[in-house]
Amino acid sequence: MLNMNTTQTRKRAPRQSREARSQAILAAARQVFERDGYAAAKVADIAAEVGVVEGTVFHYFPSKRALVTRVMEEFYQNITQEVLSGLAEHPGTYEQLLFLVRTHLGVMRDNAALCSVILNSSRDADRELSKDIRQLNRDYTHPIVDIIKQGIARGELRADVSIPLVRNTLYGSIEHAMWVQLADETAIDVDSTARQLTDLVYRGIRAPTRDTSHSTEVAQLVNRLNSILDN
Amino acid sequence: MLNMNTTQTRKRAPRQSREARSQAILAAARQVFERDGYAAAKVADIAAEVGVVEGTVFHYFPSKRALVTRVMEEFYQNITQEVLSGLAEHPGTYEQLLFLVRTHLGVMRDNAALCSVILNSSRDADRELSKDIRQLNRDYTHPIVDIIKQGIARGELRADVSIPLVRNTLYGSIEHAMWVQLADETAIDVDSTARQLTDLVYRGIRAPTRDTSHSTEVAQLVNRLNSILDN
DNA sequence: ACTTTTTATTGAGCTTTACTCAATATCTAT
DNA sequence: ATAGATATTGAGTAAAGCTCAATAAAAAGT
Repeated sequence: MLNMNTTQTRKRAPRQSREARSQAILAAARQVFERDGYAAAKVADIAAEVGVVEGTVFHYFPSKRALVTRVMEEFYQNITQEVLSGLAEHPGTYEQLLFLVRTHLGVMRDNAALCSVILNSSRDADRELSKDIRQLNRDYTHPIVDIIKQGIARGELRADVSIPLVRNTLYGSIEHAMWVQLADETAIDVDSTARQLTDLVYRGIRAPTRDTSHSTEVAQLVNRLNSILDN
Repeated sequence: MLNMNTTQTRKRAPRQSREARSQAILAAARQVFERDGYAAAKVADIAAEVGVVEGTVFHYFPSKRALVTRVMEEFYQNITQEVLSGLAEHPGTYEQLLFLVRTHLGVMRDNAALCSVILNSSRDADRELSKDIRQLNRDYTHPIVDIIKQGIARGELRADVSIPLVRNTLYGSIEHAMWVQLADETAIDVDSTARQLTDLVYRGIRAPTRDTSHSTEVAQLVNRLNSILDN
C-alpha cells in the first residue's frame, strides 16, 4: 500500500519575478546563516524557508558562497549609510569618535550573529570572493581616516598618530568585545563601553596640552556643553 | 590493456607506535590547515602527506574538527609557555605591556596562517569543542590581568581602568592588524607597531600626573556638571 | 484567441568529502 | 611458534553543494 498522504506531493511554488524571488531567498538565507553559521547552514533549509526546491536557489545565486556574499553586501550598505548620515551631526573629534564607536558597538550587539558570520567567512573565504567584502569593510571604516586627519590638522591630536593603528585599535577592540559577548551570551553595555573605549583611545592620541589646567575631563566637558548649546 | 604501473599498487605504510603516528599526523595536519584553511583542507591530503590512507587518520582522531582542535592546543601551549617565562624578566608596567604586545605581534606575524585558522574555527566551531579552545585563549591572555592590577595598586594606572577593555583593546588591535597583514600580504613591523600600540594604550590608562592647576574646585564642578548632564 | 518565446521551477542525479567498518597485516609476549 | 593485540587498509555510506534536462507558466507576438 502506497500512502500518498504522508508522502505528500509538493505543491509547485507560484512563479515569481526575478526580483521578488531573489529578495525572498536573500532574506531566508540571512535567517539561516544567522541561526546556523555559514558552514552548518544548508542550502536546502534556505530553499525550504522560501517554499521552493533547492535547485531554485541555484537558479538565482551561483553558489552558497555567492549567497552569503550578497547578504553581507546588503548589510554593509545599510550600516555604512547609517554611519555616514549620522556623522555629519557630530562636531568635534571626540564626539565623532564616540559616535563611531557607539554606532559600531550597537551594530555588533544587535547583529552579533550576522557579524560573526561575516567576519568568519570573509576571512576563511576564497580570495576572489572575499575581496569585494574587504572593500565594503574599508568603505565602512573609512570615515575614521578623515576624523583623525582633521584632528591632527587642528592640533587637537598628536601629529605622529598612526591612522591604521587607531583604526585597528578601535575596530579590533570592538570586534574582540563582540566575540566575548557571543561566547558568554551576555549583551554589551553599548553606552558605557563606547565611552570607556573612546576615552582610552582619545587620551592615547590627543596632543599634550600646553595649558595644564585644560585637562581631559575639562576638555570633554567643554565638548559636551558645546554640543548641547549647539542644539 | 590495463597498465599496472601507472595505477600503482599502494605500499602499506610501516606500522608505527601510537605516539609516533599521532605526532606525524598532527604535524601534517598543521601544514595542510595552514596551506588551505580549515574548510578547504581535506583529510585525504593530510593522510597522503603522512603516507597513510584516510582511514588511518580517523583511527587516531575521531573527527577533522578534533584534529584541528589538537593542533590549536599544541600551539597555545607553546606560546603560553613563551609568554609566561619571558614576562618575569621585565619589570614595570610599561615594559611588561610592551613585552606582551611585542611577543603577541611576533606570534601573529610568524604564524599568521595558523592563527587565522585558529581564530576562524574556534568561533565557527560547535559550541562544545570550542570551549576548551576559549579556555586556552583565556590562559594565554591572562597575564595582562595581573599586570593591570599591579599597575593600579601602585598608582601608576588610573583606578577606573577596565581590565576587559584593555584586554580587548590590545588583543583586538593586534588581531585586526594580523587580518590586514593577511589581506595585503605584507609583513607587520613588530617592533615599531608594538611600541606605537603600547604607547597609545599606556597613555590611555596611566594615572594623570598631579597638577596643581587642576584644582579640587574644578574637579567638583566637572563632577556636578557631568552628573547633571547624565540625567 | 491561438501560437511562440521566454523563463521560473522542478526533481533526479552527479561529485566531493567526512566518516565507518570488517578484513588483513604486523608487532609483541609467552 | 603461537596467540593476542592493534595498526593499517580499502571499500562503502551519508550528507550536502551543485548541475541539468524537462516541465509549467507567464509574456509576447500574430
